[in-house]
Amino acid sequence: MATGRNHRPATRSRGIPEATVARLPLYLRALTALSERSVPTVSSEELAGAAGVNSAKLRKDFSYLGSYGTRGVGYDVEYLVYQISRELGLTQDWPVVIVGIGNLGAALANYGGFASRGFRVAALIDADPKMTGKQVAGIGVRHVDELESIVHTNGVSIGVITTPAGAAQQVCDRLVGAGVTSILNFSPTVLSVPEGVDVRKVDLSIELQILAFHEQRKAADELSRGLRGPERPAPAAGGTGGGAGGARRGEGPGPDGDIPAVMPA
Amino acid sequence: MATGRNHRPATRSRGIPEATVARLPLYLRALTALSERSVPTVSSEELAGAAGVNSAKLRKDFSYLGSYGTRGVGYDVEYLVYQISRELGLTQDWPVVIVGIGNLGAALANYGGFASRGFRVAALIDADPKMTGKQVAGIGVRHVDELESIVHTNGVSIGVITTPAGAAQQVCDRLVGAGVTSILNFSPTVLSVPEGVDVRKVDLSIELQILAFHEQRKAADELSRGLRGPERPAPAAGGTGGGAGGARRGEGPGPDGDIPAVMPA
DNA sequence: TAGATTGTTAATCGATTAACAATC
DNA sequence: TAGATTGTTAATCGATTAACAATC
Repeated sequence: MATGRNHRPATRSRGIPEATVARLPLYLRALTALSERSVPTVSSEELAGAAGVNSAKLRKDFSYLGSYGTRGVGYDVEYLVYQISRELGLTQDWPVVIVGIGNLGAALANYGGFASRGFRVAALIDADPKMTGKQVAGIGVRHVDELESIVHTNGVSIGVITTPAGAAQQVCDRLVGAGVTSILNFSPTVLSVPEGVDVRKVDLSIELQILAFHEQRKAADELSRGLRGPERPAPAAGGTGGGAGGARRGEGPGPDGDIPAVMPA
Repeated sequence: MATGRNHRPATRSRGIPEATVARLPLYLRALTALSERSVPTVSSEELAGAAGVNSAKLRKDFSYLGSYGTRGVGYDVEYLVYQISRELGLTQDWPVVIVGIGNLGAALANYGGFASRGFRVAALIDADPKMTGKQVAGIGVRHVDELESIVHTNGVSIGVITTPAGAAQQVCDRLVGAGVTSILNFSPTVLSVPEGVDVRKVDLSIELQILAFHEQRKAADELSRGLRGPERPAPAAGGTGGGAGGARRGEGPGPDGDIPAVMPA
């Protein structure tokens, strides 16, 4: 890093905060939808609503990119699509390889949101010889022996790892050794990579555990408010009753009132 | 929410910061691995290394849970596993439904990391009549018409949405209407839910776009340092040359020096 | 001009981190 | 006792947000 700072770019150089970078794709998606409906301009309020953030945050985020709006009017949709795409590096083509073609690898290979955003699946790679040659999402699966040559030939700098946990670090090392500098890791492993290589991790189990934490606390909150038994809706089907089982709670003393959406009787 | 604060719990009640909650599953995974190797105790330094965080952060995180370590010794692995599991709500059983059984839904259904962490796939649900009755991961797929009764009967409070974008909001509404209060959303949609319902979003395309942003900046950095052409490793395979393609860069003017890993000629 | 909406400021809040006293 | 390591403090940093002047 340019300064003494360590690992993870955080905010360096041009200085777009990480939190902002992580939201740019959200804005881009919302803008693309507007563009498809031929909406010419949009206000920060509208766009923020569509992206699921608040408008002050959106304007602050955009201010890091430049002054692309018009006071009193809003933002030109097409222009913003272009500027954000450019900022994210989506105006160029990114060949990616997916390593590990199980259910998840196949799901990603079939994922439509790729091509439209500049990502091109250059190859699917698997260690199982029985997989090689098979077509997945119209692409032939190749053997992991070819990994290095595939990366070199296609100038791949982004790799997606969807192998079992046991194979992930080894695959990662080979990808990095072959020149890959960004890795999207779906395996439940902490990958170790040299300086200069970015790793992002998607972990289903972790997401579920975070949900469980909040779910548990909701149940505890209900109990401590003395509303009902421990988080179990009406046992029988058919009745609309149990449906409320925690959903749409009348939150505290707010203006929302205490009227349950559905009354048990 | 109990106080005036809006949406997203952030830190409320017992007061474990969100950032800490999000790391607890990481610690738990590392601890589980140690437990399987029958390691009795672990220091914050070791555990932090295994989880990929720094040790000060880990100790701070644990301090929110209580004082579970022993000065001069470290943490008892089994005890910590239990405490974190309990904190996350994993000592109870969480029935989940997965709606949308395409490649991704099937991948999740087959995912092994579920059962071991207290999550049980109560049902797989799909809108396609041709899917109903099929076995996926040993579970019969059921038709979306049954969604409400499945949720009621099994006391499901966590739903996973793996449908196409177009169906996601509708599925979400039905899940919430039936009593689900936590949703893991894999569709590229901003779901709108009533107060009290938690949504977490996993978005492959967004992760890739964030990587592309950093990848692009690496290339720009290289260029501005005048090292070589725009981010393309040596075209031919075989040589060790192109491999470096950006990896392990000599970072800036630091003590690391300006020696490129590989010279173009 | 009047109304609308951006871009920016400044206050606040939450998260990270180094350092070290407490204590095993 | 000496060495090790936790739990906590306090400083710092980054992110969020409301508010509003600038300006279309």
